[in-house]
Amino acid sequence: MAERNANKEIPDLEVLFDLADLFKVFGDSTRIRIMFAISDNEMSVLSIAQALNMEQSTISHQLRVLRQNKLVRVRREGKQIYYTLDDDHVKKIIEMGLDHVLE
Amino acid sequence: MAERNANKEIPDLEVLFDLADLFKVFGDSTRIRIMFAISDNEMSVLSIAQALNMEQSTISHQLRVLRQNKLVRVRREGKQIYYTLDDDHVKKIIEMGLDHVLE
DNA sequence: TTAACATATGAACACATATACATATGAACA
DNA sequence: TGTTCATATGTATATGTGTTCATATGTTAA
Repeated sequence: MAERNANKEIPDLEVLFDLADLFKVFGDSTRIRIMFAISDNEMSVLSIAQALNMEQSTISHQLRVLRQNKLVRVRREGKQIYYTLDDDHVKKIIEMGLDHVLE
Repeated sequence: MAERNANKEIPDLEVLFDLADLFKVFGDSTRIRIMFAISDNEMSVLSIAQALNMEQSTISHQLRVLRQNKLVRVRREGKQIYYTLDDDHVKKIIEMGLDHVLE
């Protein structure tokens, strides 16, 4: 029957909001570019900014978003702070998306 | 060396923009809820609106976004139009996100 | 063709958000 | 301690976007 909803296991509303919020983080090209840049090696804020040819403050703002969503790991070394992707989990999300984009 | 970028296989800028655009679609709670509602069975626009307790036009607008991004399949039957999730690919993206949200 | 119903679309509004500039915080070194 | 360098933060602004109301499109049945 077309109309019936199996209603198997739809997560709570709150979880769905969290889920949307998570994807929102991936839904910005600057953050996506940052994630690719630091996916296989750690980079300082400035070097990320240079690599993307963007303002340092812009990168810093976006890194904060990634930090708040626990998508990056941070390590301080002297004056510099190095960022890298948190875990393979994040990479898998991106890979799944890539698969879809690349048909 | 911390600073060096392996630069292994970062996709073209255009692909990264497409990728961000794809995730942008997942980054809205209304669309996420729609996707869950129609993930295992097809539903008409009105029944989705009723299930989510939202305006018909709101659902219709969001369904268009999902359509444009090829995330749903459409089938007309009489006056009604039934929507369902396009493929398991989409479900996997959502599942990956869920895993991260649920720790 | 006309009426009733389901869906789609256009426009307006409110709200969120990405970026840039200026500046603050904090670490290292002279 | 004071200076320099790297990063973070506050604020303003421009742009994007989700929702609603009103209406159009399109289908079915009389």
